[in-house]
Amino acid sequence: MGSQVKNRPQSIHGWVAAELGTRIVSGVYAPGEYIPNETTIGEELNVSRTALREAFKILAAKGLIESRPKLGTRIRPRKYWNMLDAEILSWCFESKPSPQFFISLFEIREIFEPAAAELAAKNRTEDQVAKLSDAYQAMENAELGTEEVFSSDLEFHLAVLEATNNEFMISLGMTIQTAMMGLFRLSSSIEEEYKDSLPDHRAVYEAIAQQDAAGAKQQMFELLADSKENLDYALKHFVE
Amino acid sequence: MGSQVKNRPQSIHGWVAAELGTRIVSGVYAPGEYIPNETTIGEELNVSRTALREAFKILAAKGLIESRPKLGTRIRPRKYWNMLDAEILSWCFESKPSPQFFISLFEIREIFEPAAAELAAKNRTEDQVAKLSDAYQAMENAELGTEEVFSSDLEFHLAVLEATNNEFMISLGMTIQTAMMGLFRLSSSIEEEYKDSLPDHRAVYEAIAQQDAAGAKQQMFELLADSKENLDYALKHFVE
DNA sequence: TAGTGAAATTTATCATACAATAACATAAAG
DNA sequence: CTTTATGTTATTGTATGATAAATTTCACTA
Repeated sequence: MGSQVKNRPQSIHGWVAAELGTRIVSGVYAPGEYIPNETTIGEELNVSRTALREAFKILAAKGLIESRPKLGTRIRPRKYWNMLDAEILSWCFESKPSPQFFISLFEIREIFEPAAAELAAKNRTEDQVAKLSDAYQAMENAELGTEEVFSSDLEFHLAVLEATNNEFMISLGMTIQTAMMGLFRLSSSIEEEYKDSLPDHRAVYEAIAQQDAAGAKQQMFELLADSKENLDYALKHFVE
Repeated sequence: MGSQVKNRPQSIHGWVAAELGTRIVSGVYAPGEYIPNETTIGEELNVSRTALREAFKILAAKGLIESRPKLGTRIRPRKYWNMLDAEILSWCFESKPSPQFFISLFEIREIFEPAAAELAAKNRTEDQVAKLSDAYQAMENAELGTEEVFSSDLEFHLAVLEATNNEFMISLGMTIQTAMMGLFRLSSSIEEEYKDSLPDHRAVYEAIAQQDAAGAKQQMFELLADSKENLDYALKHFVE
């Protein structure tokens, strides 16, 4: 009896963190609410207190929970959640996110990506321009229908990020990119759009190479505009 | 004998996480390098394996380290570090950050704060306008030389964030704000600037209230420009 | 040379005991 | 009656020791 669960990934504490993390972001446990005490919930999940506490530390590190002796462990207010964390994002995707979730994600992306391109145009080194060129070439050569389509696209955007030489930009961009990629992989309209987006990518690359900050920003903005139908797709297929 | 250390905060695992986190961001352990195995470093720090492992989970959750059986625990490449995490930032501040660190932080701020104001002008509700108004009033009434100067300023910027109704913006903005505040508290030039910045704050508030997105963005940009000498201060006093 | 398998090292998990904390109730003192 | 002190108790925090699991390494074999 008790809790039956699907796939236990690598480690148990990892699985517990994912299980509880998903419960939290999906609202099973609401902010302010207290999680049952460690021994109780440990029995419910059939894990030792040790493993459970290691999971708690993970969740606490991401701002989701807060533990105090005598009081217990409770869910922190949403505004303290580290939403731009890869794991939290993946837990959100598993939880039938609200439309607002996707809208917000696209809003951030529309702010962030052009800004990254602008910064890259200002800060990039010659080496980084070369890498960017390689990444663009890989996109041109990618065979439709293969995984290459996604990986080369991802590679290009990561090359832009690195060219910003701003570690915060890089950190932020990595999580946003991978989140978006996870979404795009499920979208069907990708194949056709891919060819069409090549000129846009080239324009971004060239603007960065020429240190044309305003141009890079603008070109990236246009690139994003074209892929915006993915938002519609997400809204249709992911929200309940 | 052994390791002598200053202040052990609340919990031991919390202290260990801070201690090792600081070592990592300051480069004592370099990316790719392996940390001594759990029993060894546990003895060095005089903590049980239990507490040490809980600290490891915290660091792993923030992307700093990665553990594997037989191999051990090693520092992950910098690009996987969750740099926009409040704790990681505080560990960075304690470690004589490079000039590039501060420059990057200010770059990020200059991108996201105006974007947040713009978004707030678009998405804000009437309730949020009221809160923003209150926050501005508190700034006007704040007595110079008191903690109120900082707290009301912080309150205002947080109110802008909340008005974006974008949970990613809120999460991102909170960490940036608190990091900057920690810096400004140490700057001497704050007092004079404070009065001067009131009109700018008011302009931001009014633009948001009037749903003037472009205006809000522009006004916030100007507000930041005025406080930019704090960067000079940081560069002078924090870098070695 | 390739493949197979045993060994060794390290993390992962569990069980148990005890310490520390802080909320709450209770009682004592003013 | 209010305040202060004290003890009780529920919960997390820490320590220890034992065992399991993972996986790299390396020797051995075909």
